[in-house]
Amino acid sequence: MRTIAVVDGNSLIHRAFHALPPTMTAPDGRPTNAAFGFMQMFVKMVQELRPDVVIVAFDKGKPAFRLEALEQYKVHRPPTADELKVQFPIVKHLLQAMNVPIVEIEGWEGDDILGTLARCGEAAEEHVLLVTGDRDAFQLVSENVKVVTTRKGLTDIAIYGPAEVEERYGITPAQVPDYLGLKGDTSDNIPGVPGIGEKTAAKLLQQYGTLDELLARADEVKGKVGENLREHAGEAIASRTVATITCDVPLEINLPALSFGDFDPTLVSEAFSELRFTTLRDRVLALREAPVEPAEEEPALTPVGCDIRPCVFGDEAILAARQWTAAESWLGVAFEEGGDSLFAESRDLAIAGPEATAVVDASKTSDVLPELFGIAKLAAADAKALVEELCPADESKACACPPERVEPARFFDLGIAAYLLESHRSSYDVASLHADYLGAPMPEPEEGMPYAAAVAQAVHDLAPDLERRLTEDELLECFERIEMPLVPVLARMERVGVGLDSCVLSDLAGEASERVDGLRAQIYELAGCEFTIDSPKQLSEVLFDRMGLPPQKRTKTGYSTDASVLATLAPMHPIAATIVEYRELTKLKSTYIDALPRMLGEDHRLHTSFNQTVAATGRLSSSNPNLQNIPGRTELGRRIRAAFVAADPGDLMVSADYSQIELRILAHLSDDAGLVEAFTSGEDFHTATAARVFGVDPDDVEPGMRARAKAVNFGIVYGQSAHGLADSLKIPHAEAQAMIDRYYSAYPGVRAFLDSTVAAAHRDGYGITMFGRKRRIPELKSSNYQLRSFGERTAMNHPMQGSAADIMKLAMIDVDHRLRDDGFASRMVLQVHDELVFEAKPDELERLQEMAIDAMSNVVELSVPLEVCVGSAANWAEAK
DNA sequence: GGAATCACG
DNA sequence: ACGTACGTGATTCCA
Repeated sequence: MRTIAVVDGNSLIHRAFHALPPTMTAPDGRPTNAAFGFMQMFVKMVQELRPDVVIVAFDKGKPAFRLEALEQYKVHRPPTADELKVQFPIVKHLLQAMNVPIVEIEGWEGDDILGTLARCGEAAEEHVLLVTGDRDAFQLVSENVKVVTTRKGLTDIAIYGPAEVEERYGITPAQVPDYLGLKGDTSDNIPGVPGIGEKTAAKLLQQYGTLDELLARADEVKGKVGENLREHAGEAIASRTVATITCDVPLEINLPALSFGDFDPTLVSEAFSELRFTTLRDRVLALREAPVEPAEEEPALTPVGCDIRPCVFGDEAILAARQWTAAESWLGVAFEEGGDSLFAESRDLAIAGPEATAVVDASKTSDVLPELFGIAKLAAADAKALVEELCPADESKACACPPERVEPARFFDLGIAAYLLESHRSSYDVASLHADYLGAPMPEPEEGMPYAAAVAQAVHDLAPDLERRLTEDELLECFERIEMPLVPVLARMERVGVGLDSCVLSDLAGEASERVDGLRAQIYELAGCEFTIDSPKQLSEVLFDRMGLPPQKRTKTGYSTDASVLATLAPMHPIAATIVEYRELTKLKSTYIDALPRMLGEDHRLHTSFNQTVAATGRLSSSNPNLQNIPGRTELGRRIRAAFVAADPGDLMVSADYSQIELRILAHLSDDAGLVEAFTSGEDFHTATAARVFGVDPDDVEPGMRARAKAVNFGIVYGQSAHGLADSLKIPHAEAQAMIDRYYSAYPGVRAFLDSTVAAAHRDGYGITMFGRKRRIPELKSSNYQLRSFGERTAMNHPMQGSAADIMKLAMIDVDHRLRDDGFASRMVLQVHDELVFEAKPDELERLQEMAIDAMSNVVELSVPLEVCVGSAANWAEAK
């Protein structure tokens, strides 16, 4: 007895489409979330249930009897979203590659095919599994026919036999059409009888057996239910008709001839790789029948040119590498795994040329690498690590890498290249890039080869491919002018680190502990019980259940207890303010006061990682530790920030930040005369906005008006919405809308620019910055209002946030070069999006400040000045 | 490992 | 009829 799985393709694709966010796309921009989800379910099903045969059925039109019933009720489903429609061919293509038969019959829906095949299977004494998300299929269940459906998520599978159906619904499979006729099914647009839900429908059928019997004796049923039953008997019958699955669709299929797993791995590999379904591809390949001659199948999986190439070692390796530098192509370089990149011992270095890979012994790395940097075109998976290797461990020379060694055209970072191509990739790992861009798994090193040899080879092979793609997408300039030159700058900043006075923090820790203890006791007292304050779940129980305070908003799991909720509760009960203070204190203590001193390096400084491939807008991010979110807004926050000091006593911290850079960019891009005027008038910017928006003289702008204008300015940067503004200002929706309207009439050029920006993003599928950095925005294609609106806000925000990031990066490159060219001993230590932080020698202070202002404000010429504010002090808090 | 929260721009 | 401001990372609790 074989097991035959019949999949309802439409049902599963729909389910997958709604279960997954629409952010997944193929390299050509087609959405793939539904195809991915479908395949995920498919593979999971095959893995768990191991069917001998798998058939997928699709709708092709609708049977006449159902159409008539549907028309009678004027029931129409919303048209299938375009981004879902285009995924049907994708799924079918994948199924064809897997040699899975697809059954579509003109004038029939998928579940009718399921029904027909179920009866065929029964007749042939086979075991049939019907894979679907629709409940109608439960009517087909019998001893040898089971329904497989997904529970939570996509891959949690439930199997329903007759017993399970009865247990779950309280009716037999045969009663399912009657049941649906009574209860209806919103997902299938079956109306049913008003007022009859799951419980009532099951109860009535248990009592009367069938719908016909029930309707015949409808006058026995009391109350509203009986009334509805009599009144809507027609709907019930029609609903049942719609919900009844046909089991005799004319179809010809030779079941005995079929068997799953008989497919060409090369075709499957190509079809899945093309969509970047790497993991799925491997899982599907693993499902294949064991090949008769495994040896002869192997080469098909590995396209020509992806085999591991030979390695050379010792002196020969160095000679070979030198020779290759003459070649025009990129050399791939990689370090052997292991060791600490910051205070590292040397590691073996692999250098991949076109035909072989040189493996340089760790003891020679420090000689060979600088030499190569001078003469070769080097590509690496992590160029920053490579450059850090070049920075001498001797601190006095930490800034010593000469710029010519890392001249952009001779330098290629794979991850950053892929980031410019797709700033939302989940992984920039060489193996994943190799799989996605070259369509084949990364080669594995042979016995006796270091892993680095395989990485170097992959890097070598990927670099020209990525370079070509960058050129095609007009991203090469951004890559060569901004991203690559920034790599050594970040390497130096990471290596230099920033000073931290842990004494300041240990004092704070003591103070904070005492205060936290006091607050905790106070909270217990006010609540009348002890609980885990840090647990939002327990806190919500205490506030809203025990104490009876009114919940304000919901989260996915319950009532929210966030800061805005507590602010609303504050006038009602003193516990709210106490919790706010407790939260602030514990947050700052655990995240900064306690954690930062533990992160100090051997040189007693903090060394963050500046990540260049994380933020989709082009900003940097900082981690381990994150030094871009050091507190500074509250009093305690500023005391933490004051622990950031220069290393040498007497040296100073210098901060230089762009003022309103994003709105200045907006003024430039929109060329709105009013906005440009607001930046050139010399007036405070938010005050100038308030004057224009409220139509008063700048001198008459009251603090409240300025605060509102400021909020609107923020809103503009985030992609204005009335709701967001209303929320932030705690004013009615209509009032917020009125302010936005006034803003747009005051600055008509801004509205025109934002409208055209959104339109361009809809047309192109991406937003773009002043320097050509793109961000794909697949949400724009969504039929879901919420997601599409999100996409539109992103489209408005990207040119501002992204161009600001571009400008800051260019400024950093210039500042870094001037620091070294002009012989500064001062050093750039941090970047916080619109701010640069330096450690300065006192005798260089003035020159440094002038240089920073000059470099930052002149890095690009806009139609408004780029204003830079500088300050200096013994610590970061006071330098602002 | 996800959800909630909150630190920063 | 529906509900969100844009971009990050770290910590905590809890299934």
